[in-house]
Formats: sequence, structure tokens, C-alpha cells
Amino acid sequence: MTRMTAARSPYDPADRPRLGLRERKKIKTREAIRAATYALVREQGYDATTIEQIAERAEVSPSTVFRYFPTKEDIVLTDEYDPLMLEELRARPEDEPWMDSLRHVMRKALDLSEQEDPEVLRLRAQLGYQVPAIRSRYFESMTETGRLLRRALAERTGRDPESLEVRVSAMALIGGMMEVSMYWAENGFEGELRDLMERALDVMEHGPAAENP
Amino acid sequence: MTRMTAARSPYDPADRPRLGLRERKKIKTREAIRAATYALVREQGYDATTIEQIAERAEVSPSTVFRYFPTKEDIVLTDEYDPLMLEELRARPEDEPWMDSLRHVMRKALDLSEQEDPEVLRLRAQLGYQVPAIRSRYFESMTETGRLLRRALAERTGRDPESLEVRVSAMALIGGMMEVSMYWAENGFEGELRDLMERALDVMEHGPAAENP
DNA sequence: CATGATTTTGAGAGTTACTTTCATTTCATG
DNA sequence: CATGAAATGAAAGTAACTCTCAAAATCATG
Repeated sequence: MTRMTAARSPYDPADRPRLGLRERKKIKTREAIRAATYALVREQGYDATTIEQIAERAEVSPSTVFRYFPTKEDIVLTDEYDPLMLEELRARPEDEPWMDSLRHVMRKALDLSEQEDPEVLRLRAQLGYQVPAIRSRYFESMTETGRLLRRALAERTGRDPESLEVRVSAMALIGGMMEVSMYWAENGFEGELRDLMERALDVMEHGPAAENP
Repeated sequence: MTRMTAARSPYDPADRPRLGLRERKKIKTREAIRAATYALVREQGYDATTIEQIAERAEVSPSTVFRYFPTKEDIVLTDEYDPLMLEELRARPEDEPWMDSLRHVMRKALDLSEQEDPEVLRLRAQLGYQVPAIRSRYFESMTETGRLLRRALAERTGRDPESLEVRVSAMALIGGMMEVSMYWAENGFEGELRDLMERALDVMEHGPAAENP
């Protein structure tokens, strides 16, 4: 069926093989659960896939599934790109306009994710579009990203990260980005996500009512 | 305990007493369920409140509760301001700048809601802030509002409501507005929500990186 | 007002995500 | 290999939702 790529995460265990057997096993289990979930969801759809089936295919008990992921949605969505993003944002030159920095970082993040596992990027977007529960969880995780965004934005512009202005700016960006993903899925993944994101950032840079070509 | 205001909804039944007994009873049941839920949630918190308790206090069966509201979160959140908002937006003069129209309409909506039932406005914001499930549903409902927003924005600016640009603009606004509500609840409802909203719209009008006082 | 059609309700059983508890197994370490 | 710590599985429990069906309330008629 589908090629079972290992989906090397940003903190790939293979980079530091000096991990105890226990740790390595945990990582394997985690990925087994995720792989089983992706496969089943592709075969039967999200709602039709039960935790029991996932557990069975991943060869663990249902209890273990919940030990690794708090909710079913998390199995599909969890990743850890956020810290990387913050780091990248901070690494951009101080005097670069904020929105340019953001453009660079987003492009980089999307490129990376696309190259690591293009299927997963699409599957997530599609599930986010189709399944309300996933969309919700998706939004929650983007809200966390929003917290990073406001920290970075505050640092860059010398404002208080907890001020209404900064918080609203960050979440407006998040809202816009979320919509890009929905749009992409809704239109059958037509075009490069990277380009759509770029257009979205252009729009948001100048406010919603500005003239766009 | 708390005064059990009837919370006259925008389409108040009392305005048209010419409804069959059946219809009137349905509206009563609906409001009984909501009132019971609000009361219980205030007493015990959201999670501790079960559908069974709600049903008992509203003097209906649990099945009936689910017949009136698809999910527990909906009992707290459902309202029907959206169509009104669209109407108001359309009623604004054609040549008024879009963001000014939005400011007017939002102010009006918030004033209305505050005057109809200030408690509910606060309770919702607070639950949205504290309870992830509610926040999710809150966001979903704002997404629907976003669809209206993009229609109105498209009409006003002569663009395609399904274009990426319009959709992103609308959802960015929604994201920003959502954050206003969170901010308000998080800071103990300090200040007028109306004023916070105004400030948020100012921010979003000019883009996230613009200088604000 | 009686009667039959239609709508609404409640009772009950079933599904599934998630929780909690506890005994058993698996690994790490001296 | 022995001992302690961590990970697992089995099992029972909770609560949100779904489905089905029969009883009850309302409505539209003659």
C-alpha cells in the first residue's frame, strides 16, 4: 500500500543513537501508533476508525494509545515545529521588517514539512477541512503557535507581548494562516501551499480592505 | 440566586404571539434547557455538569436535550446574531470604508448583546477562555460568522468571496476578534468589550506590524 | 367534540472516547 | 542475578452522544 516513511521529526532519534532501549522503544511505539492511525484513516476515514483498531494494528493495548496521546485528534495532529519556528524567527536580522521575517520562516517551515512527508501535510489539511473535531484541535494547536508569534513579534517591535495589540496581531495572523490551509484542502491541493501562504501574508500585511490585484 | 432573565433573543417569540401551541412550547423548552445549563454551570462548573442534570433541572428527558442541541457546548453558545449582522453590514452606506462599517456593526452587536444579557456575554467569554471544548465550538461558530464576513466584504469591495484574499481577510478578522474575547476574560472583564474590540479593529486595519501608540 | 394523522417526547439499549486503578512485565543498574 | 523503577495491559467505570420504538401531546378535519 502506502510507503511507510519514517517521517523523521525535527528531533530525530537517529541523530543521537545514544538513547536507552526504553527511550528508543517509546519512540517506536509512538510512531507505530501514528502510522497505524494514518493508514486506518486513509482506508476507512477518521470517524470510522476506533481507538481499538488503532491499538490492534499498532500492536499495543488501547490503554497505551491513550498514554501516548491524550485524544484521538492528537494522534493525527501532534508535531513539534513550534520551538524551531521561534528559533528561526529570532535568527532573522533585527532590522528586517517583521512580515518579511515571517514570510521567510513560514516558507522554510512549509518546505521542510513538504520534503519530510508531503502526504502528512495534505492529510492533516484535508482532515482539518472535513472533520470538525480535528479542525478544532488544529486551531488549538495554532493558538499555541500564536503565543510564540506574539513573543517574537513583541521582541521585534519592542512591545509588550501581553498587550491587546500584539495578541490580536498574532491571532489575526493565525486565523489567516488557518484559512490558507482550509482553502488549500477545499480546492483539492491545487497550487503550492507555500505560494498561497505568501499571498495570505501579503493580504494581512496591509489590512483586509487594501486593494489587491 | 441569579435572576433568571428571559434573555430575549433577536427573534423574540413574544413579538409574534401568533404561533401554534407546539411552536411556543418548543421555544420554552429550548430556553428552559439553556437556563438550566447556565445555572448549573455557574454552580458547579462546565465539566462537572452532566446532560442528565441539565435534563432533570429543565424537566425534560436527556433524549430531548439532544434533540434540541447537538452537543453540550452548543447549549452554552448557540445564538443567531449572524443574519442580523449581515443585514446591518449591508445597510451601511456603500461608500463607507469597510473597516468603519465593521466597527459600527460590531459596536452595535456588542451593545445589543450587553443590554440584553450582560451575564451571558461574560459567561461565554469565560468558558471560552477556560474550557477547551467550548473554545473550539466558539471558534467554529466564529468561522461561520467569517463566511458572512467574506460575503459582505466581497460585496463591498467587488471581489470574489471565494478568493483566497477575501477569505484570508475575513478569517484574520475573526481570529483577532476571538482573541479580544479571550483577552477580556483573561483580564477579568476589565474595561468595556466594545472598546477593546475597537482597538483590535484599529490594529487589524493597518496590519500587525504597524506602529500603534 | 371526536377521530385520525402528525409531531414530539421518553425510555432504553448501544457505541465510543477517555479515565482510573492495579497487577504484571520489561528494562536499568549495582 | 537481584532489586527498584518505569512501561504495559486488563478491566471496570463515566459521560457524551446515537438509534429505535412506543406512548403521549397537538393539530386538522368532519
